[in-house]
Amino acid sequence: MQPLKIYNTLSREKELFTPINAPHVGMYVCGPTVYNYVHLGNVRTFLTFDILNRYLTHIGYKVRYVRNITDVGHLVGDGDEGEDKIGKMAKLEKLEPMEIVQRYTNDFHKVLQQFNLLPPSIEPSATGHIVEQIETTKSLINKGLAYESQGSVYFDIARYNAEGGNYGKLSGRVLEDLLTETRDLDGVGEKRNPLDFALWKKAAPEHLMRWTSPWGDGFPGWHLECTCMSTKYLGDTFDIHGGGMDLKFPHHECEIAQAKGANGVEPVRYWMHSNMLTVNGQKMSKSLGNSFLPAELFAGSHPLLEQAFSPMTVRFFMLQSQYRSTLDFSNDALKAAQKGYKRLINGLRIVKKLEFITDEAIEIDQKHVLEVEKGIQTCYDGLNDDLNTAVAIAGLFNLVKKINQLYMGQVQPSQLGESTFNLLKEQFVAITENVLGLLEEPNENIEAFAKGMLSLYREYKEAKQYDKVDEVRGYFKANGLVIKDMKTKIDWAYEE
RNA sequence: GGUCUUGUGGCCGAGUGGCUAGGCAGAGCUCUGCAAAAGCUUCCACAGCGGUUCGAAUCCGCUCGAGACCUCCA
Repeated sequence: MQPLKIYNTLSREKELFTPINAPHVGMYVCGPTVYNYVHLGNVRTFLTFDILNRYLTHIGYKVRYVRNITDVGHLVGDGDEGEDKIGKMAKLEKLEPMEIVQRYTNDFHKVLQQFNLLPPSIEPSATGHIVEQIETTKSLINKGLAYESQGSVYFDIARYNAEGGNYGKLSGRVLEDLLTETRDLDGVGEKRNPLDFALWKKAAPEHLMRWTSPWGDGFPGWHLECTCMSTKYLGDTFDIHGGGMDLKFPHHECEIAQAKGANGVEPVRYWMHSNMLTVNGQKMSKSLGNSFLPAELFAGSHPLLEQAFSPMTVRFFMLQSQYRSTLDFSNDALKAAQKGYKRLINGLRIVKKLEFITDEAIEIDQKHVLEVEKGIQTCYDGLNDDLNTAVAIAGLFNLVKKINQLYMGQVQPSQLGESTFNLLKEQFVAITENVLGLLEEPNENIEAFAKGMLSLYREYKEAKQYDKVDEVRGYFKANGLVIKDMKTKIDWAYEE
């Protein structure tokens, strides 16, 4: 098993990852609130944990990956008094709340599929776990950690901390500071303490999404669903909990408090937070109005873009940085990424076609063997170091160099030896496709087109009909391809 | 205001106290009918000022800049 180190927000250190029940790994990631289209910033977070899921699987773990759909309870605006986001959209569009949920869940799935993210093992929804949320709320009331107030139930933070809880430890907040800095919000009157958060909210008469509970008709609070669903499917304590940096406080802090209050144990071993995608140095977010929709990107229709970019280009672009760093999104950066991606994929196409040829007259050259081994090791070192995909990609590019040398005949397969040669093929493909999820983008009939055109090209060349030769080159270029004219053969590649 | 993160070459973006990141762009060479592709070589760095050290882009302090969270956000 590879020695994977993970940066744990809880300890603020990189820690060696050791699962509770190897080879099983339990991982929970906060999914989207499906009241609107996902934007690229959202995608980055899910991509981060897609890589983690893929890598854990690649190195031999059996992962149960739970990622929820929030379809109730997430409120608009300040504190606990805003409107439900789903309910608000439903009213605006004159639809059933569940129609809103379905529409944006579908969009979410479609987008993630376009970016080649693997689906989670379980994708539970908040509305599907109302019973569990009511039960947990009851349990917290019985333990004295929650109280009912005018039909709503709140978590009692002061009590939780008095009993040894440590609200604020994940995000590094001090309770006293939070108390003095918290703005006065409407509805504070219902709470004993402005920081207390809702487990269950009373539904006003006009509220669309409502369920019967011991406290009257209402709906669950936002934080509670994650606790109930992670506990149900992964146990009281599980290995990894992930999400975007902006969920650290208060969402994840509240999750810890509820879970510890209800189950008596620390819920999570490793907390992981991915950083924000920025635009001109500023966080991409819906409220700032600077978010990019995947569809705008694929169509090139956003004002800040000069051209369209494919899903794989964007995936590659995001993986060129480490998930804990902010990543700035720009047309120029994407253009550079597009070329880099094409170079990598050309390497992938070639390496799949390379065949080992035994040549007794050629001896193994340790220099080449070491370069291959080093390139592969760089990939693993990078991934093991808190999923440093940027380093892993650097390793792949070093291997691309070797692959091209083999392809051009500058290095012979026999110089690597059969085992190193096979290692290069296997590992390059596995890391690129399985771990990083970078695929050659489907381009229908391109192989057939290229094959026919290349034989024409060859004929014209032999006949020295250079005007025709140039014409054929033009066809290729028009299709985003280039001809590779080598000493002993002719082939094509994607234009970078 | 509080807490925290961050400042790398023309651009994006890794990184460790001494050993090549990588990609894009630029220059040269090889190959070529000319190109392209590919390979090889090469230019351009660690915000500023101090300190620790034999040695710091990497540790510490200060200054300046940027950002995140503190209220919904991945």
